[in-house]
Amino acid sequence: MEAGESFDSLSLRSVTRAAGVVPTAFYRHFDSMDELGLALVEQSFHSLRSMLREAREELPPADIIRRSVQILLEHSRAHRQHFVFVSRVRSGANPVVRHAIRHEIRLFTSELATDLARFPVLREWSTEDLLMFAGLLVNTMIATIEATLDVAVAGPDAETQIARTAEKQLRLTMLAIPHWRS
Amino acid sequence: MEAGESFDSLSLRSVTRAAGVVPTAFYRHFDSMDELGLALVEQSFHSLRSMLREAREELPPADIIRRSVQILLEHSRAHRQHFVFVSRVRSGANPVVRHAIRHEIRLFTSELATDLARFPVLREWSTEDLLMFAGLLVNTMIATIEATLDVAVAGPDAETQIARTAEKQLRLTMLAIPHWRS
DNA sequence: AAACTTAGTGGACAAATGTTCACTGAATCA
DNA sequence: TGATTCAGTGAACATTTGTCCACTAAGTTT
Repeated sequence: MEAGESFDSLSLRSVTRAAGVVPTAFYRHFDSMDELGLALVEQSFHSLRSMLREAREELPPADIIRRSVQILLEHSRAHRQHFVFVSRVRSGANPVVRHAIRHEIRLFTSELATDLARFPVLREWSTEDLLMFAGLLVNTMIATIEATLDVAVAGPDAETQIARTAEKQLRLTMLAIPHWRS
Repeated sequence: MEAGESFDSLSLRSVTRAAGVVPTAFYRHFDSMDELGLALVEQSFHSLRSMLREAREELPPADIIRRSVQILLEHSRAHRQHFVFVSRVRSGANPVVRHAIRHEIRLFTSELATDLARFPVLREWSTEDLLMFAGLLVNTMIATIEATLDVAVAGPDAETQIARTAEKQLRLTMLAIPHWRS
């Protein structure tokens, strides 16, 4: 699932070919391509959760934003194939796998919202507003990752530029917090 | 290109079948599927530009944000098939069509940035910061549209909820403007 | 009226696809 | 030790796919 391939255009036979196995062996492990897709979603978001744990365990340093973007891009590089898969299938044609991913992202957003609720400045925000704000941050993260996936060949200077922009966007979003009224 | 279909999984034969024409007739109009994809991109973004023109011609009323979101969702409903196509192919496997779309979006972002530069509050911002800010707004718009595409069957109440969130996110983003320092 | 372009037809081909069926060998369990 | 599950094989099938070819009919230009 790298160049010129997506889950939509992925054939059962090409999967077994890549696995070095005869086509019919596929059915020993999955009943359908949908099931394979769901398994891949689970695996991809498992590595993503490990990222979140790592990011959360670090005590918030002075510049938590810069560090977060750094971790994000590190993982995007380390688990590139997972992110490519998720990105492709998130807007893909397969409804069951697509909804599974959107569900995971919604879950992620909720967790982020409850994390944010611990900050004193956000104590009095309503749940809806917290979700709205978390969604804004998640949007930026997703856009950032997808940007890096596309320029992965373009070298490291393009990536640092993306990181700079992401940091600014997150910083600017944070700036609005004290002035929000629902 | 609606249910269970994407450009990635679209076959030349299915195109000609839908057009009520014999497979070989395809080559009279396009040399390859890439060319068809590029033509569809052009057509899709043509309708999008008409939206922008409409949005710009309206003198900014009191609540420009609410009106913008309204226009956005109206067009997302009116040209649903275009937006589904763009959404699918933006993260799709076909590199040439994908890059064409990302180029159009980058163009869109630049235009928005120069539009923003006219506002007094943003007069002194650097070009880079303006692009960063425009990118933030565009991210929100894209996420909003993609959210509506997925719940199109879920009825109008879900859509107004999406609209509410989008308005809040845009309003919150705007709030940060006076407090930004680069 | 003649020449030419345009859009489409229909047949043919090799290749690839999803799925079925009966089979095999190894590992695990009784 | 014998029975049973597990993962994989190999052949076969009906479809579907992209692309080549020679042909035709209508419209346009000269």
